[in-house]
Amino acid sequence: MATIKDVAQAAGVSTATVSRVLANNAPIKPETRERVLNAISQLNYRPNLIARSLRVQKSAKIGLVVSDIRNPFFTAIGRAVEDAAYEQGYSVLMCNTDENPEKEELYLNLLRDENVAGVIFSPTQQFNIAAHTYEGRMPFVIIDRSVDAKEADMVLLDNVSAAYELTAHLIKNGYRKLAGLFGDASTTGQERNRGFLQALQEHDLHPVGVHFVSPRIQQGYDATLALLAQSDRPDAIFTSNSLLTAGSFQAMRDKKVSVPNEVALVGFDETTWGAMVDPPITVMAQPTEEIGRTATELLFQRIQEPSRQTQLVMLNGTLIARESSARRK
Amino acid sequence: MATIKDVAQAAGVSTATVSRVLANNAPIKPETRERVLNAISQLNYRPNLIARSLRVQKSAKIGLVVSDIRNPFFTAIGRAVEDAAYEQGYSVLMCNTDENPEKEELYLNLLRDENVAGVIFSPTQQFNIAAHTYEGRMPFVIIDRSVDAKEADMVLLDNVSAAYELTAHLIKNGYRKLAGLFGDASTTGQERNRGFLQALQEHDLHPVGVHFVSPRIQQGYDATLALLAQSDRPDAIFTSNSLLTAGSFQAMRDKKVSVPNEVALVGFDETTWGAMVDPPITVMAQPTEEIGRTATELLFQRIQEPSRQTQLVMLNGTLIARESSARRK
DNA sequence: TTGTAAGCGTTATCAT
DNA sequence: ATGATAACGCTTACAA
Repeated sequence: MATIKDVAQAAGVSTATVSRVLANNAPIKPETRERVLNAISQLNYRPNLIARSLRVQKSAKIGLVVSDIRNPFFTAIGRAVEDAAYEQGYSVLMCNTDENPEKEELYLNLLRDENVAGVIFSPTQQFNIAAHTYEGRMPFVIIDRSVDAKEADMVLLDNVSAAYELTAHLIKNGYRKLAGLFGDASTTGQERNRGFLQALQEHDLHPVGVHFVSPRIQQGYDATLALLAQSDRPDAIFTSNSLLTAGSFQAMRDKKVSVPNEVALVGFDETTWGAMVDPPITVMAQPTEEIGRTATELLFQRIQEPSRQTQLVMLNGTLIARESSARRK
Repeated sequence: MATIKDVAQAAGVSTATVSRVLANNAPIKPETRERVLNAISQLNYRPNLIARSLRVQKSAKIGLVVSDIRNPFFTAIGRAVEDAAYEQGYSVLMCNTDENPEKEELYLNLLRDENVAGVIFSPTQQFNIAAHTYEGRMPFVIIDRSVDAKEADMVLLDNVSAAYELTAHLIKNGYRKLAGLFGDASTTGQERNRGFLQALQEHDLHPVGVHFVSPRIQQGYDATLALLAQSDRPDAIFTSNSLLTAGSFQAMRDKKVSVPNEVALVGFDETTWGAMVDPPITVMAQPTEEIGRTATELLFQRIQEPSRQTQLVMLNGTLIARESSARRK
């Protein structure tokens, strides 16, 4: 591995000069530059970013820390962040915490030590931002889940409204006995639960079942089985995340429950399969591209101006009505 | 940010002593250790991994470079790698190249500079390993796609056999006019094509259509439309990746082609939705957990013993027969 | 326009 | 058992 020293030697200049040629931020005599450039390609030299980063205490990398990489929502965000960052010459390091606070801690520390310019992050429930900004040296943008903290920018879906709209859609289409499945790992589930209840309340309805479960396919499956076995069986199931939707769908299928005739089903997030299954699933789609882009832009803004006011950007979902919640006959 | 110097000062010792306490690799007087430990927690000191890494020229991180993070196959691998690495105290940095050689270059260089202990990698077509091992300092394990190089360990599916088996299954079930959709971004598509053709040949059959396309949903959709419009319409479509399967499925649905009555459909990789759609899709499932684990283990072995012979581990898929390829009536 | 040298936060060697 | 100090590869005052 050629170092800057080797290049300097080969070009007959000092390392400082090589550094200047690389940074292109100081006057250099053209022929000197020439020599240096030659030596560089001669030796196939590439500057060691880790050394540079140790020296200047920052780098052209950002971290993206998500809670479940198998959730299509997060991979979609990942793509958007990656694209936005790439345009600015930044690389993104993606880390998966599996909703595990220990891994969360591990990766955040890792990223800090990497001198990442900042991180985009979907925290677990009990996350304490202030303890992790490292004296403001590592800016955060929080996505997907709100934390009550003013130390970070946030890009969130208006979960209450979105859940409200999705629920109102069910009610409008004639469903009255609604049950809801919500993720228990984040504020998102709670907020969506709030919107759900609010819509019911406004129509003088009561939920026939509400479960907070771990946001996985299996738990969606199990909870749905429980709902179907109830004496007061729901005529519609609201799920707050696509993994739960999948589990719920599978349970109904296995129990040969006709959707939406016997029980309607709605969920969050557009997925590969939402429109492919029979019946196609009504969903509240999140603008993943926009969330990812906005988060990245916010992060870059804060990197440039660390002291600016933190912002909360609230985005809206769009209802994609499909057959799984068709008007009740 | 407290540094080792601050700790040394606070504890009234030298930085060397602090370092030794941390590394726990030298005899330290118990009471000295006590004082150091106190200072550490007092100052909330955490060693700077980047500095350490610059010094020792390695780190407890591995890179995982995949070509498309939206492909469930790769996210499944990601989870497996992550789990296996975590058990060994390693962190994993995940990077997405989008089949873009430029990004591939970017991330590989980045990871090298990070002094990652090694990388697990699914390369694009034209990848030249030798040029990237950086004098053997950065071990590679190649997954999913073969490259003809002896410089790296590889964990691959036996693609030819898998495709052969999947095709033979179709033939056995009475299908005779087979068409195939293959990814054009990697060797994987070519190998699966080979297995496909081999099975046909053995039964004296000829494909009625073979398309090499970019492995995306949209291209699967378009290619299927083309196949359906042919005068010699296939009675079964073989797809070599789950994104293509999805596109193909959607096209058939939109064209109201009954599966499998009019046209059967089979694909690769088990996904969330494969068993949820109607009809459920027959797939050749890859052992993602095993692939990820094996790759990680191979990498650790090579890290420990850089000069060992490189290995090629060939894994088998398992056929999950479902309704989309049911016996022809 | 260029060079010298200090310093980023560690670890490892060599003394003591 | 502990301390000084050089070194990892780079950038950036400061000098020349």
